Amino acid sequence: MLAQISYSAEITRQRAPEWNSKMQQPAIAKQVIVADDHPLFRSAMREALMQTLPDCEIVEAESALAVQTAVQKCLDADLCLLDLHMPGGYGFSTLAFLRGQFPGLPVVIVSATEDPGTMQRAIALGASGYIPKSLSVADIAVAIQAVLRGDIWLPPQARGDVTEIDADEHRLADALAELTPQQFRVLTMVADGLLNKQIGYELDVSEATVKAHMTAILRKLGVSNRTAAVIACQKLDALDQDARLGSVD
Amino acid sequence: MLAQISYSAEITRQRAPEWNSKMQQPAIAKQVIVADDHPLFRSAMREALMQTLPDCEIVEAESALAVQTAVQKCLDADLCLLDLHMPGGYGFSTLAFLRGQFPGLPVVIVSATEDPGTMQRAIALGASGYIPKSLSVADIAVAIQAVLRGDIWLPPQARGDVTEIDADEHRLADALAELTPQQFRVLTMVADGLLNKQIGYELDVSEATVKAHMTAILRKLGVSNRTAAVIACQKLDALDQDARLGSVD
DNA sequence: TTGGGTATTGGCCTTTAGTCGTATTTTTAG
DNA sequence: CTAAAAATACGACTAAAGGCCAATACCCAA
Repeated sequence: MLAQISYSAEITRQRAPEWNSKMQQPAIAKQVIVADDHPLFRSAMREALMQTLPDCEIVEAESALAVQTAVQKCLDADLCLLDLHMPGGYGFSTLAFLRGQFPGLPVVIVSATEDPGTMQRAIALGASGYIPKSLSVADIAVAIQAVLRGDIWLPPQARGDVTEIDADEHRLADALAELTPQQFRVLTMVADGLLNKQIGYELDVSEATVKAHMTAILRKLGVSNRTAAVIACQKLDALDQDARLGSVD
Repeated sequence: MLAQISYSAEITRQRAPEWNSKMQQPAIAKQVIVADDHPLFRSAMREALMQTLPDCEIVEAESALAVQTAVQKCLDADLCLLDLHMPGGYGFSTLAFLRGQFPGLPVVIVSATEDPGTMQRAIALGASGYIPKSLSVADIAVAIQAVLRGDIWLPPQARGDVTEIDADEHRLADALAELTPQQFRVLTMVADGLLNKQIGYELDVSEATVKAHMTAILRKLGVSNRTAAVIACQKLDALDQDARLGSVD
């Protein structure tokens, strides 16, 4: 329809294309971003990372907004570990956005959710792996090593039969991938219930600017108002898709 | 704060108080409401009900709106089986509303979700039981019998240590319980992304009336605009509360 | 250097949302 | 049965949201 909205099915499929060629020694990372709102878990993950990647720098982020800041600062980060339950939620939305902005950065979803369907949905949305929080430090190391090598890592119970992703979800994920960083920030704040005026204050821009971003966001997401935009994001992040309920009869 | 908003913690605790005294023969129901958007599952549940309650009338509902209609028509219904994944979602919101409108009607949550935390959350929000869809017909019968007897029934794996519910959630549930039927209808449609004008058309009232309902809804929910209201409902219905993540260290 | 995309802002306009006061009907309590 | 209370309904008014156009500034790549 519009020139600026080109739904590319491939964009969520590419797996750090330039990455393997750049890496001389596989499984050695210089910089890893750990995004989780839980301080205890961040330190636990730091421990796990230290064991398998002794010389890497670890950048911590505790919110969706902090992730964006971190990723934009660390343009040569090797990996991003992204919690699915950030304050304000929207783990999958953040994943889709990161995939669009930094196709070369592998993102691994970290979550307490053990549902195989959720894990496969993460992969379908472009994640390079899924680490359940119940995993041992040793297993986490294995997973991270695999992802740094360019593989896609999933817990054993989620391997095999791939769940197909809903067409609407895929369209929304592609739309999120095409948002600019500032637009995604605005969307995050809209999803937190802020008014345009408040968003402008937080971002230190005028309300007119926020409105301009909103217009672009609504266009890209294919909705007509902010409430519909929030509902769309909510659907993408609803962890329990009943797509696998066909076996009920 | 406002007189019309009286947060009563007890309201979600009462379990069909007049029920046991009214019932001469326990475990005999005349009318049961089955709310599920999945036709196949409705018939499956009908089968299960027929076996244990041969003479009962079964009223089916396939959406959150249909549940309200059904429950208001069948004022002497004995039980409501409520799916957590209705179109437009909001299973827990519907539960909270039903608890407020019909404290005497036992509501049993039915869902494909097997997570014990979700089951206990359902109970905390006033459900009289939780039936996973994986249950056998015989076990479903047992569960329904128990609930009709006035008990609270949970699958074995969810019994025991009760998860405490978040204070914010509890406040929201109480607020939903105080919505009038029409107000809840409006809220459901807002959560589906409809405009006031569209809601008015659907409900056959003027837009001004819808706005008046919105004002009341926002007041009761303690938010200032529709987007925030949707976000609040979304939080209540987010099935994976990370309340149980304290065991991560 | 030049063109394209992003970010920013202002102004003007229309639509949508939300508040307030009030009237009507229905329900509930006495 | 009647009075009080709640639910429903509506119009007028103010605020917020969103569209459209135009302009400036910045960065990056061809």
